[in-house]
Order: sequence, then C-alpha cells, then structure tokens
Amino acid sequence: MDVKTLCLGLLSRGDYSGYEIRKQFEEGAFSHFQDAGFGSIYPALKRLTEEGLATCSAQAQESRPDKKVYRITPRGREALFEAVNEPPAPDKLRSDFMFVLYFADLVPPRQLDRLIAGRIAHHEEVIARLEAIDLSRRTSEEAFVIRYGIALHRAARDYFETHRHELVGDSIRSGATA
Amino acid sequence: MDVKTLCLGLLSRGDYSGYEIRKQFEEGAFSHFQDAGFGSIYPALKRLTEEGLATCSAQAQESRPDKKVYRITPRGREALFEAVNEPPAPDKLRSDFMFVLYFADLVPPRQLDRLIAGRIAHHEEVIARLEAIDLSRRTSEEAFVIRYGIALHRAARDYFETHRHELVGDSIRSGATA
DNA sequence: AGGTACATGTAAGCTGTTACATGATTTT
DNA sequence: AAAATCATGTAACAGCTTACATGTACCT
Repeated sequence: MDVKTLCLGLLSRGDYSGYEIRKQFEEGAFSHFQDAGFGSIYPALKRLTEEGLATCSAQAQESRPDKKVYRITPRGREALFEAVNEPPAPDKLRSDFMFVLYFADLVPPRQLDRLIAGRIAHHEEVIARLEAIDLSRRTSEEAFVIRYGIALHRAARDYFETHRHELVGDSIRSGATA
Repeated sequence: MDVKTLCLGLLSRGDYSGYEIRKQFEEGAFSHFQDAGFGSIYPALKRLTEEGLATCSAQAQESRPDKKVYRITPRGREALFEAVNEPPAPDKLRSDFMFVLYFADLVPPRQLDRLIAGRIAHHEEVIARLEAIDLSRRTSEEAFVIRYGIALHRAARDYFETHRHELVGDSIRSGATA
C-alpha cells in the first residue's frame, strides 16, 4: 500500500492538509501499523490531485503559508474501494530492536537493561495514546483496529515485563555492577 | 538495519550460502521481524566480502552452480558488535491488512470473513513454525526472541478469534447471504 | 534566546523489490 | 508432466528517507 492510498484512506474520513495527515500518521489510529513523513505525503497529495482522486483548496492564512486542504472526490472513493478489495500484501515488520536482542550477548548488561526499560516505556506510550482515542466517535471497524493495537502492545509489554530477567537478570547480579 | 548487517548477524552463528540465508529469513528464528529476498541478499554478501567482513569459499557441485559459502571474519564480528551497540532505529511495521480492516465497511462481508480466517491461519502457521524450533540448541537470547514471536502471534490470533464477530458477525447474519 | 508548533515543498540519494536469465534434480 | 527445490546473480525501477529551503508565532 503506497502512501497515496494511505492518504486517500484518511481523506475518506475527512478533509485534511498535508500537515494534519502527517500528524495522524504520527499520533492517530493508524500510527501503530503505518508510517509516512512529509517527504512522501506532500508528493502523494500532489499526485492524488493530478489524478483527480482529490481536490485541493488553498486557504490563505496570515503570516503562514497557505494551508492546502484536500478533499476526496467520488473517483477517489472508487479508487479506495478498489484498493481495499484487493488481497492485501503480507505485513512487513522490520525491528532493529529484536535484532539487537537476538545478539544481546554482545551488549553490556546495563545498556541492555536500559534498552528494555525504554521499550516497555514505549509500549506504555502507544497504549496510552490509543486508549485516549474516543471510540464512541469511531466506526466499529476503526475501533476494532485500535483495540487490536492496544492488545498487541499490551502483549509485548507484558512479555518484556515477565521475561526480561531471562536476558539481563543474571548478568546484572553477577560482577557486572562492579 | 540494512540487509548487510542482517546477513552478518546470521553469519556470526554459522557459515552459510546466500540461498541458506534467505531460507533463514523465510523460515528461521528471524522470520517474524525481518525480511530479505535474493535481490538484496546476494549484493549484500558481495559487499560484505569486498569490505573484508566475510570471506567466501566456492564449493564446486555437480550439475549445479557453485555453492558459495560465506564465513564471518574477525573484522566482521567487530562490525556486528558495533551495530548492535548502536541505539536501534524504531520498528517499522507496514500492515496493508490492518489498513483494509480499518475500511472494512467497504469490503463484502463474505470476503472479509475469508480474509480474517486466512489471517488466523497465518498466525497459526507462524506459531507452529516458531514452536518447532528446538530451543535447547539456542542461546538464551535467541530463545527469548523466538518466544516473543510466539507470544505476539498468539495475542494477534486470540484477538481475531475473540473479536472477529464485531466486524463480520452481524452483516453475515442479516441479508448478506441472500 | 532557544525550542516547538505551524505550514509546504524539492532534490538527491539510498535501499530494496521485481523481473529477468539459467539450469539440474527431486517430488507430486 | 508440472511444480518445487536447489543455486546464483544483474538491471531497471519504484519508493521512501534525509537534508535542504523558508518563515511566523508562541511558550519557556
């Protein structure tokens, strides 16, 4: 799924500027399974407009660049319909963190401990962010996906809390603290 | 983490050919958090050799191309050490499947039901594959990562089994089957 | 005085994917 | 007879990331 389709999806639920779209990728309901930065969002919105899948209206603002608000067109909705009815490509996960853990014997115990603490904190953050979303204002599909995110991040957090001692516990207790 | 470093990691646990490395990405302990195809593995191994991080010995085989077996060098081990002691980049997950679910109202209920059934089956497959790994032959770090994979895929499977009715249950029961 | 949030965009570069090229052996 | 497995590699392409370019307003 390219960034173009991702943007189209967001626009199907409301009118947004590129800046707002990026914020949704960063903080919104999508944030736990998709990502995109300015460098891919702006060109994507441009192409969406060129292809007639969205329209753009520039809103003049004082002492700021024009805010360009995009709106999905009927043809854009068709394109989104077709995209979600295609068999989805397999998930792609790339976790440098897990790679590091796989070779955790090469990492000093202290650093490893900090790393895992940071990971747990990160999961807590994501959980808090997703829990803060008011589900009563969302479609049941959206709520399903958001709750999935919460469930998965909780599972990850719980795993680390329960098993972290298997990685760092012993090394910390023996001489490493000297 | 680029494919070069990923290959270096695998080579730190044994000598392998490009073909075998790909199999490990596909089926091995890594498979649930990293991925790479031939098109990136072969060039990566070539560069590893050029940079003196691995050596390559071609083993002649009858009626097959030479099998090129790579072995990590001491400098390769140093490079791996440095890589895993760098702060890891944040995880990157791209899930077209979750995107589709987010807009599941656009998908016919039957198709949605099949999609979710397939997803559950996929999680079962990954769980079975990871459970088949003999942990007694692995380092505790590797076992930790493998068990993490099992835990996460179980959580995902359980979520779908418990909540799938929220997405498709009602639509299936009402007129859609006509 | 400095950092963050608002606001958009381009260009170069890096990386990875897909398709192509080749060919024998083993399994179904 | 077809499909999968073994086995390596290149070239073109697509896509995303990073850095650059610009500037105001508000908060600390």
